[in-house]
Amino acid sequence: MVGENAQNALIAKLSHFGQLKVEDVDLLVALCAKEESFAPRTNISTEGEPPRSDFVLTSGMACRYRLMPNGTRQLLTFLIPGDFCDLRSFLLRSMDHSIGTILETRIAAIGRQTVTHLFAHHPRIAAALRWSAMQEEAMLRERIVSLGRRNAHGRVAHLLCELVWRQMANGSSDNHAIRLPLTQTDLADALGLTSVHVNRVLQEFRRDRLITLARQRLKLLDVPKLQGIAEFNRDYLHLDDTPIEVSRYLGQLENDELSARKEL
Amino acid sequence: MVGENAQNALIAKLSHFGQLKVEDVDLLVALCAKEESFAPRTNISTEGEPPRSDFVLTSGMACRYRLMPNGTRQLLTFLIPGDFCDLRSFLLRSMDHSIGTILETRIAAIGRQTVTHLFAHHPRIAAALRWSAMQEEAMLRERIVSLGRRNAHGRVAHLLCELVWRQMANGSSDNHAIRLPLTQTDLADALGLTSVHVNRVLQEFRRDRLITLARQRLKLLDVPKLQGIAEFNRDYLHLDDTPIEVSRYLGQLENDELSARKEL
DNA sequence: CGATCTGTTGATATCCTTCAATTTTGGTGG
DNA sequence: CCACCAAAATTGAAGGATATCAACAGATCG
Repeated sequence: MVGENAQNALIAKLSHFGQLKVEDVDLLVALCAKEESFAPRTNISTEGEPPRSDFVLTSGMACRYRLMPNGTRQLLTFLIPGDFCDLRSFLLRSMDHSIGTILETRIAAIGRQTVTHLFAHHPRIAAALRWSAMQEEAMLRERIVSLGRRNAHGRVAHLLCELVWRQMANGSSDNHAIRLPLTQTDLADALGLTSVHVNRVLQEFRRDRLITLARQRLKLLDVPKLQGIAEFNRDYLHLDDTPIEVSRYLGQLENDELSARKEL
Repeated sequence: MVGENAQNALIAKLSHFGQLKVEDVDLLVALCAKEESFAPRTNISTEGEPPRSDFVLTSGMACRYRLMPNGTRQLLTFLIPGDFCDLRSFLLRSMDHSIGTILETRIAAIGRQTVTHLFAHHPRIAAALRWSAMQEEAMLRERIVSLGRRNAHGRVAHLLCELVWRQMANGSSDNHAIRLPLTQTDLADALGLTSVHVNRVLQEFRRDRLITLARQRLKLLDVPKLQGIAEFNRDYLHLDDTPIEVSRYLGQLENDELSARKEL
């Protein structure tokens, strides 16, 4: 059951880039077959160590983070089911940040050869994975904007919106409500704030009937107002469909491959 | 002359990933042949518009940035000669940020087919370009760390170190001195500060003999102390050589290609 | 050689942090 | 089911880092 949801998350997410063919879906589902499990609050990957192979996060939640010399922590991104992590990282000698779990989390490792094969012979999937990497990069940029130019209210509202929109995109949000297993300290470490201040902001949001948040359930009550506070514009998530040019290009590649096969 | 420097920048930068073969260098030099020029403080690429094709920045300086509804600006990254920009961006319908010049800037556009060809038939160059993209992503993460967890002194010191190290890597820094054509407002917009505050920090740095900065020349006088203030660790720039495994992999690919050619 | 952009300075305001205590929550074993 | 414990959330008071505002000086450039 969990496995099924997990696959759905990956498929649901990549479908925002473009329609996948049945064989693509089958392939992606097969990729997620052998899972590995990590306890809550443990490291999947550690700063300074060689990168692990690519993986898909199939259930749970994790984050990329850095520890500072004085012990403070900066969360960089959150990883949710359907996220395909660290494409290309094998090019690096060592990780420049860590990846740690929030909850019990399952990942499906994707071998280097598999990735290479996907990129060489499955252009539609390859393009979708590249798109997914672009999306993660865009989220990094958006976080910079948040930290640089939004006040605490804006930052909190923006992060909540982002998490909800991402979970809508991977099919695990229901009416702007999601599971949010983060502590206020986690939020603070992601937003460059203190947990005390995050607490006060959240309480204001609750008082103003913008959200409810209790027992790891977040619900956005007043989406327009929150978007206003956050200056949230979903465009950076690039959830719209593929540019026509790319569709044509992929169709072309497919034809090439078909004719190549006939020749064999 | 400028062109030569420009090529050197690209070659110098990519050489930090791994030794390039003569034919790779020739190919990369040829890529930078047809340049296009942009006046200072103009846009190369604009938020909301379709992405332009990939390009190499061959001379000058530019930045990625976002404009906020209230008119404030957040600079995301600086682009310097040798930077290869927007691999994969053709997958997106529209830009989520703008790219603007600081100085008069030249770029060499790389057509989509060229990029595709490089990735298909020049694995060493392809790997180097992917590495370069990873490096840019790592710089985004590092900026998040700066904005989230470093105070103004740390942020300024870190950015100055980053710019100097990057220019060392592309061969345009001499003894920790670089050309820095940024206004204090530019720095402030990159660091999530006000120009007034950046000014005061810079003056302190000057008073403490940590830097000199005048007439667009920056020199780091006390590198260890600056690194300490910045908590700067160059590891995230991944300037060391390639993991052995990757070298082997590339060597393998090369052999495959050679034997394939023989068969023809 | 004047106009304009950039850098500099000082006074005041504010957002957010820090510190420290208290309450609530959630989990665990008896 | 309750007692207990640790972690998380909450609250208040005080301090500090950075912003804001406004004025002026200095640089740069046609």
